[in-house]
Amino acid sequence: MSDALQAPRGTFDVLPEQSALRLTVEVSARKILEAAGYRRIETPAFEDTDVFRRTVGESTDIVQKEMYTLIDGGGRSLTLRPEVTAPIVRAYAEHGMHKLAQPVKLWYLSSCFRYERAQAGRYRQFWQIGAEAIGSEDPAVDAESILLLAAILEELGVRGVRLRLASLGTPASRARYRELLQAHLRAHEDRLAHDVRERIDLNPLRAFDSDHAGTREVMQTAPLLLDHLDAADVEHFATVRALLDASELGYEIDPTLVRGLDYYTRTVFEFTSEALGAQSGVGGGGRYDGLAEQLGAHATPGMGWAAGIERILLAAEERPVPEPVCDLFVAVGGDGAPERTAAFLLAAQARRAGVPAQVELAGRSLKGQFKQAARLRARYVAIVGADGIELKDMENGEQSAVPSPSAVVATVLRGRFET
RNA sequence: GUGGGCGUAGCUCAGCUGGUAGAGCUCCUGGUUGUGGUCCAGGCGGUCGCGGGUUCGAGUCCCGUCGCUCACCCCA
Repeated sequence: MSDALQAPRGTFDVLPEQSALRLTVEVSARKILEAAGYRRIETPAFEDTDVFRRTVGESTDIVQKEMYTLIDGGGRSLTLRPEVTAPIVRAYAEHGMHKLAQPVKLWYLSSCFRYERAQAGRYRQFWQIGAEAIGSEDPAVDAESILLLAAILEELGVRGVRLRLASLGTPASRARYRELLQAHLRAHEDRLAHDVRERIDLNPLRAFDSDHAGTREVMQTAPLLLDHLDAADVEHFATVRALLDASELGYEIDPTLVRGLDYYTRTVFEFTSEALGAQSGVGGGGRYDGLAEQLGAHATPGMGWAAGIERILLAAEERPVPEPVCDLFVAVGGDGAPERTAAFLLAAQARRAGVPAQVELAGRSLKGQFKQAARLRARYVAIVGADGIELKDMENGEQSAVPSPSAVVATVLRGRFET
């Protein structure tokens, strides 16, 4: 056991019961997103490292310590995607999607990789479902995008959901605000926590998240980004809020909401759930109007979000897992090769006719085969013996001889319609 | 990277102040020489995470290490 190999730290196997549950998430999200015109996209699991280095931000934890980066045989620096937005914008530019009707609406269900210590709801390989609308800066895009995630979380029964909302403005207004904030922090530097002081240059916005008492006092009087937006950004944000209000989607304005990636502009939001542990974020996102340029493409506005499958499942109500169906179990009634072959062929014929059917595959005794059929909740059991085929209805226990394999299939099909 | 909790059968766990490993569930077989979810009996299944130490003797005590887990940091 000790030297037997295990899944790498922070990763997990999705076993059949879990995969059935995850499928329900995929089905709901797909239904809601495709009804809004989003179409699925898949990008490679790894990208040129620059795709993330240039967009996510040099100062972020993701780039500084969480990327799985490797050098391939050709000397290229590749990185397992830590997030999917930048790859999708890369694909948008690479395939000239700016020539399509805008915005281009794309959704994905992909795994991401971050080198972090695992805990509840956080893994080194995790799955995100996400939606991106690229090519329009209309505030309706923002509101619709947020509404779609809200709908998905509601349909999946995610408990204790809160929506926090803010606007980060444009890079220019954000830069001006950043200087104001840095000045404020420097003016009170002696009262700040050590790690906050260290980050004044790199990421002063993080100071709002500090638990340190002195820092919190200083931040009470700190300037707020929302008070320093450009007129156009203020209007954009007001329209987003008006649309959400009209949609009757509740939210809280949080002027200190900071998302972990540098490419966000204007609208940012996050859904949290009280049902989660320390990692309370279920999903979030925002607008990223500068991302395409950072990738060397033409300036293109964009808006999107990502939600964690594992966190959705953790925060969602328990729901019944659909059980696999087996209408016909084919038992081998003798130990001769002809019976085994006939049973094998009968199961295949039934499946071709659309009947979910299984045949004995483990050499069990007939009693064992019936136990197996019961476990599978098989509606019928066919016993293929040297003298012919008998068919037993497992619900009422009736059993009779059947003249041919085709008759077996016909009876089972009829039985399915009756119930 | 740092700290707390936990590592005994596939799963859930018991195992006293150290005496040489158990239960329930699952699975297989039999009771029923070809018939199911109940019942009864039997069987399969364990380097007690790993390494070292103390001891006549370690699942149990000590040290180290690895893993899982929760939390910090940060995020999905």
